[in-house]
Amino acid sequence: MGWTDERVAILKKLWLDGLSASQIAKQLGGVTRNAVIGKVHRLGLSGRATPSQPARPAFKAPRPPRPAPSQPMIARRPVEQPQTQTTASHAPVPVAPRPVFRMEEPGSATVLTLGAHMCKWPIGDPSSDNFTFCGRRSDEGTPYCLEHARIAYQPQQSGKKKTGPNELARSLRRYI
DNA sequence: CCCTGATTCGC
DNA sequence: GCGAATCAGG
Repeated sequence: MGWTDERVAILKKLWLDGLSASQIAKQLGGVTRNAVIGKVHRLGLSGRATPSQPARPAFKAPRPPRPAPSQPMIARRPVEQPQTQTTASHAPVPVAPRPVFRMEEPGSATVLTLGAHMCKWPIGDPSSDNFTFCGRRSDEGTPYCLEHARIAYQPQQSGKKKTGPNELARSLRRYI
């Protein structure tokens, strides 16, 4: 099963909603959690409000030695130092709050009843049983209805359409 | 042992 | 680009 626009869109949404990779993989079906993680990284979205894992431990084990069963991996690139923030300025780093869902939406379509032209915007807690999709009519190209498509398709396109982060934040704000 | 994401690399 | 294997952890 490949990564269609719809599946990628769902992946993005669920990932940003804080679902684990394995949960997303189970939701999508036909993929493993490794595939989900790999896709997430490829899409460029990796850092989110992780429930577990205290973000960056700053230093990790260099992990040089490996017994090598038959084909030892070679040429491992040396560790890099991120180091973005220079010193402690006055403003603390704002952590974007990403609470749970809270919206009243049509949301009648389930993962089973979801049709080809139905909006695939997730409604409710995706890890619970009452999870549904928006289900309203979606256009031919997009997996979302008009309203949700605006929210879904803001991030980096193929280089041209540069949408300011403010615009994204504004549209997202209506849902938080 | 269950789980989490991160990374590498052959395909 | 994709994802299994493997890693470091909670």
